[in-house]
Amino acid sequence: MAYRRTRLMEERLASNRERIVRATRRLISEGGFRHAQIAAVASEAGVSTGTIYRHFPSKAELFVEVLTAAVEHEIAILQAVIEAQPDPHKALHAAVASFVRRALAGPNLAWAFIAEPAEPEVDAERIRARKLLGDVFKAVLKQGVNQGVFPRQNLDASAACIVGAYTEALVGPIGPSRKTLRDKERLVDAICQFCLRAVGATGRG
Amino acid sequence: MAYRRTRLMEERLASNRERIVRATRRLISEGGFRHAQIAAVASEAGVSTGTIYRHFPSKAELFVEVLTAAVEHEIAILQAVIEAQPDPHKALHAAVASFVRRALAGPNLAWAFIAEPAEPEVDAERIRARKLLGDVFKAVLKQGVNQGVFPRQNLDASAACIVGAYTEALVGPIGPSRKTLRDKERLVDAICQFCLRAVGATGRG
Amino acid sequence: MAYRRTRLMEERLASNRERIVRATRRLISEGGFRHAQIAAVASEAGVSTGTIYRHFPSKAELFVEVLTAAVEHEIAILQAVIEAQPDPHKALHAAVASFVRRALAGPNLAWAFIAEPAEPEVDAERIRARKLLGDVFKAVLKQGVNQGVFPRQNLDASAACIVGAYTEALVGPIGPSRKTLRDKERLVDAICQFCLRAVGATGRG
Amino acid sequence: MAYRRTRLMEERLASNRERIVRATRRLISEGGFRHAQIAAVASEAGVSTGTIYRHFPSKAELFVEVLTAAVEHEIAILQAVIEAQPDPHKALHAAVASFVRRALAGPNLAWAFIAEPAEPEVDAERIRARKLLGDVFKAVLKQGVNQGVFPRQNLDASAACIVGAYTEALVGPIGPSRKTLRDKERLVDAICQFCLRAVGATGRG
DNA sequence: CATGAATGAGAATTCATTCAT
DNA sequence: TATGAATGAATTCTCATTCAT
Repeated sequence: MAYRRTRLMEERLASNRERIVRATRRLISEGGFRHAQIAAVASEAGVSTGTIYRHFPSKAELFVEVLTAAVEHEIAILQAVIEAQPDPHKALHAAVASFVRRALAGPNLAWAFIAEPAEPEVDAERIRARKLLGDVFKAVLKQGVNQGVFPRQNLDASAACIVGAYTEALVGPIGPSRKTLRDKERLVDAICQFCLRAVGATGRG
Repeated sequence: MAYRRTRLMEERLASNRERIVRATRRLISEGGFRHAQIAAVASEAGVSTGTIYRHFPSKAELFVEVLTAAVEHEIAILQAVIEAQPDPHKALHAAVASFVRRALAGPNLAWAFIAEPAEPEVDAERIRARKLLGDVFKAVLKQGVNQGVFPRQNLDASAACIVGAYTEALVGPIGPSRKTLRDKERLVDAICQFCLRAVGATGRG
Repeated sequence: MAYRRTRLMEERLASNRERIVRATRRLISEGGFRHAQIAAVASEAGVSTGTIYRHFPSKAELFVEVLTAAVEHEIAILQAVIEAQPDPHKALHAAVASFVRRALAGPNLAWAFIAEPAEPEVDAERIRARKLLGDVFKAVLKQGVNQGVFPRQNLDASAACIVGAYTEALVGPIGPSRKTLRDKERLVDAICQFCLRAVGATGRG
Repeated sequence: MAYRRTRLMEERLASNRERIVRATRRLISEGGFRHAQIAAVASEAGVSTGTIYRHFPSKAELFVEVLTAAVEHEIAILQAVIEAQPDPHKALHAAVASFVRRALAGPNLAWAFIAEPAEPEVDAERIRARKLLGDVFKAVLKQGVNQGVFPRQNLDASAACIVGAYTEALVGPIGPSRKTLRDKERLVDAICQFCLRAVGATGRG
């Protein structure tokens, strides 16, 4: 008799570790660290609390892994987007647009990057995450400055400002009220323009 | 001999309500929401926990009042700074520089504006606070655009981006490492330049 | 109308701290460290678990306090008994008899002195307690040796052996089966004789 | 070249049951009952936790078996030592010295005989173990009394006191500080003298 | 109005035991 | 027979809030 995999079986086949990570990501995305209690994660993942501790030594380590994975994912995407562009000007525009668009598309961890941490270990990871994000933009800026596309500037400060600018625009008061696709694209564009002007981009390439 | 009020004297003279608010502000500034437990606030204010509940219905309401007062204070300062300037360009520069400088000077509530809230009520106030801050910049931008000093742009987005940019630069990875006065002034300048370019300021006036 | 104190009120007047200590002592005496969980102590003391943490920073500290108080109490009694005797021989006899008799009289903490500790902090106190008990006997032995009543011997070893000997006799297999007063007195006497012979006491004074 | 069995080889050759018992004994010896969790035992034995439950119905039963085996081993040694001696006086000396020397030599289960048990079933075995140890000494005492070498005395009490005396001397405060071989031999001697005097031994033979 | 001890519902973590493979 | 991931009841500790004095 042929073996048939049910949907439930498929779910079970996703290793519990993965399911725990996903459940945590979902809960943090939707309600913040506060809503990602161990019991809630266990319930959401369909496992027992003990199982979480088989895979992670503590709640803090679980959060760190989730944040690390999320930021690595974001950065990988950003870098792919950047490398696909012919010049720093277009690269910066594409990178910001990509990030903002994805963030507006649905529940995400963007806000968690600016969240007050519950645990010192999580805090350290949050700082690292923002630093890594900033570094991506810093590299683009550096190239642009070297090529004379952007004026000389404090690269660290500009990179941080870019991260802060679009993050705020996403989680701040104007973000949640935007609903239609058209509105969203307008916001994406406005943020991109802001950032490009901010770094001194004057025209094309 | 002239009568001089010490900090301690001020504290004693203040009503309990005021002392509670100040103690809360101090604790949030220094250690975040997490460190401003009711017992800690009571101890810092020199009152009992019961007294706090005589003046505030809940911890959340206390936090909301502290945030509200803090943001009103910041906004009042910003507006005074802005009004003292002859044009939108200088006003924007002065406003950003003022905020950043004050934030770098010592413990402050800046970070709390972007902190993950402990309570939904506090969250609402945080959103409102950021909105109010953004409105201050939006007004300057609007005036600038009307005067032709700044190009047309999405004022809401730009205002939010400005708030996000300098906040990130303050609480993000590059903030804490800045130590010397010289370093600080460089950071202030870099952030101001970033914001001015971002809104399309092209020259003086 | 005259104020009348009820039994319940009297109970309440015993400060909760004291009631917690008593409840802990009772539970440890009857069932060992294992039975003195925070919830059980709270229930036995008639307070909430939170109240325990108002008075003690941790379960370990509570246990340490209980053990410390118990051993200080025992030692005070031992020393009073010893000082009331005219010579080291009688003092040693009286001290051992006193301790053993009291231990046989009812639930006590004697066994806790030899218990495997649950927490390192408690362990440290247990070691200290046994050392203190040993020191009391060592002092008597020393005096006896100086007076020529006892022969020269390793005072530390002898003192430890005495403590071990009567403790084992109390908590070991022969202890619990003894029931009648007569039986108990025989045991007291046997242990005293054992210890006196052990330190080389040859006759009176 | 002769075939030499290494420790590792022995372990591999032993049945899983035996390896579990040995691992448990090792862990209890080194860190006490608290460190002998099922997972730790499984890891130390190189088997899975499930395998432990194939051989033992519960953790308590495993501990009981380990204690039983250990005490039987000790008793067999004691009896061999005793039977090799020509008279009760020498037998008692040799028995105590043997036990104490072995205990001082390295990690052992001696302390476990006086440990607070984790489970009632283990407790029962502990009591039985101490009783068996006491019986060995009781037999020697009885013979000595019958031969007129020792005075009449409460044999049960004396036997228990002997066990307690040397156990305390081993695990009590004076034990761990002893380090050098010379120190250890002095302690062995002091304990033997104590016990011999305690049972009324007056001279040789 | 002020006090501060008491409350008790949570939250994180542990670990003996089970059972599908 | 062996495996080891999963279970979940049990335990310690926290802290916003209440209320008798």
